[in-house]
Amino acid sequence: VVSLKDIAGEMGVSVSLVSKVLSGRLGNTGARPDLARAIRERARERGYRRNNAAVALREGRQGVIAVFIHRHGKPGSGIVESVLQGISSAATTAGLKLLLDFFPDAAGFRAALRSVHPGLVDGLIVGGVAHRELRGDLRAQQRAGIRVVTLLDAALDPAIANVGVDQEEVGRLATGHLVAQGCRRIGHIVDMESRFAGYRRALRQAGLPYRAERVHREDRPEFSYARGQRAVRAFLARGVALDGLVAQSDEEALGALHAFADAGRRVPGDVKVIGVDDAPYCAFGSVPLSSVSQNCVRLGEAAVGAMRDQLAGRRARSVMLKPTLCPRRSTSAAP
Amino acid sequence: VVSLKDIAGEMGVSVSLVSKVLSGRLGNTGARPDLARAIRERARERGYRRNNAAVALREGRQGVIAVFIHRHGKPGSGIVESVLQGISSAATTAGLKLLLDFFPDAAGFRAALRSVHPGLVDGLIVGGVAHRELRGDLRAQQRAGIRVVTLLDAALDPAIANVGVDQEEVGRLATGHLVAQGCRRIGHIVDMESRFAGYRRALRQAGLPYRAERVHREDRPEFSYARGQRAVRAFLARGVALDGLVAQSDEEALGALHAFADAGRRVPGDVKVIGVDDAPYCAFGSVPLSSVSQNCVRLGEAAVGAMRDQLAGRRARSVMLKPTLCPRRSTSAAP
DNA sequence: TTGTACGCGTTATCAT
DNA sequence: ATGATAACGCGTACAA
Repeated sequence: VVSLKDIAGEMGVSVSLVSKVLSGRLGNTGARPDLARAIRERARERGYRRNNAAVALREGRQGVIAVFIHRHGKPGSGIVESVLQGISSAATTAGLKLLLDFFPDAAGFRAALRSVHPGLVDGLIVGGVAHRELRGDLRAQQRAGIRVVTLLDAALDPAIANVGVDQEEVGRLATGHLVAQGCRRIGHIVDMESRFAGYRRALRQAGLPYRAERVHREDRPEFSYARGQRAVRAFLARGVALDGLVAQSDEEALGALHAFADAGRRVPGDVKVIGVDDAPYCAFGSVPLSSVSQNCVRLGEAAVGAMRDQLAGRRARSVMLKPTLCPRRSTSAAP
Repeated sequence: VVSLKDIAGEMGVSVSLVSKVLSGRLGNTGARPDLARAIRERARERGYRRNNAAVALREGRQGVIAVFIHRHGKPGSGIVESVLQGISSAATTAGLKLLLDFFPDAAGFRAALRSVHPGLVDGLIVGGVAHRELRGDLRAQQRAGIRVVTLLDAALDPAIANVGVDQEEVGRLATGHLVAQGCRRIGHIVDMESRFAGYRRALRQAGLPYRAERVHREDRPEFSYARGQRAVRAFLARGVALDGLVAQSDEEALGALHAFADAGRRVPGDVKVIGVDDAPYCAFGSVPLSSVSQNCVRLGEAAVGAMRDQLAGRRARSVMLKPTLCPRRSTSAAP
């Protein structure tokens, strides 16, 4: 491991000169161009890399960000993996190390939080928490000097930068796609109010009537396979005729699709189904599933971007990304 | 952020005394018990945490391990996510930070490797590389003082500690399960020779004959949905009668299952199908899929364990974990 | 039992 | 244009 001192010693110049040249910060003065070039050359051939620990010590930062991710009930959707891919690549580019933690609930989050303090990490990215009660904990971190970025559907706190996906647009996009494919009696499973609003807006824009009977709603969001099944069975039992259905996850959409199939309804011939997340397994079914992608890799990158803004002393602005349509056979117009 | 100096100043003692007491290493000397207690007390109430950068600088280590994961063709299986969960929790426990990178191929790996050197990271965990050609690069890292652990099915190099899953046992377990469920004409898709060996061993142990016609083999491993479909269509076209099939991934198993269904074969009534990985979506299908889990969370933990051994100067031993059976309806004996 | 001195690698400041 | 010095926080060898 070669240091500034090594280079300086070998070339018979001072450490500070080498530091100035290699760090690019020459202050108010300069350095003889040929000498500077020689120093850079020497550093390169000796494989010099600045020691991160020393820089961190001097700067008073750590070059580390904690990434706490709520591992919620939608495993296999690839969401976590994609977000992480975005975060890690952006972090590496920025020279930031990661302190990763997956937490299952508010208690787990608080436990993980105990290992987060200045001098250990510079910032904290929290993903997937719905818990409003954690707001206070996050503000406490901010007060302690930790930069905080949340990765949620909706900002938790105006003082905390958030990156998220426009969920109303998710609902609108999915519903609008079904309309475009010829659907006129479109059902909706409610797991998220913002997406529900997008559903109604899409109907309005298409001049289609809103019918409460076409909406399935339960006590609390679940996004599960079973929920999709239950929703469709309930529609069928009540005699509600649908030619399209907007589910709230791919898992839920598959449950719905299979429930339709069990009842003899053909997808996409009789009814078209669309999910959300664009999970890898969308392509694996007997009927490939259309979906709305939340572009999670870009989401992760945006989170690190917001973090870097704060670390550089800039004001971090919240970001709202747009979802993308991924049409497949389950919503194909030609059956 | 409170430092040793702060504590020492407030209590009117020297920094080194506080350091000795708090680090627990008193050297060949001691400290007055009551004073030591008072120091510890004060540190606790002032919320003292040792500065990692300073320690890293002094010790010459970084407390950082790079984790390079080959993001191969089985997305959504949850493998990467699970391994990462194991790695991150174990790393956090050990006070290690992560430098995460997902690489797509050998070139991407080499590119990522350029950011790995002593003074930046202490060790490197490489997961999912099949590439033999990377062996030289890894040995070069070792020579540079980086501890290396691979996370592969088979050790790449005797000098490099490896943690992996017993793949022959995967094949044996899956096949043995089908035998136990009453199958007598069991097919196999070859994507991995070691699992194929396990398949033959299970047949031998059950006293069943090996028939080459019941084995589907293509040019190279793929583990894909399409491969599963092709395999089954080929069996059917050649008139090979099967009452069980061992696929090499859950995706492949689903392709096979759907191909059987398309041909009017009922699963599990006419033929039983089992996959590998225990992906989350195994539970989502119209027929829940049996699978063999590779226990990836434990795998990740074991990798960090091997890394810690090396960092502590101990000899790192390779580890081979056993897979676990996850039976579901697709191999149920009662149809 | 306690304190002093030094060095790890880097950079900002000030002196030359 | 270049160099000397100090400081970041910690741990340790050595002195008192």
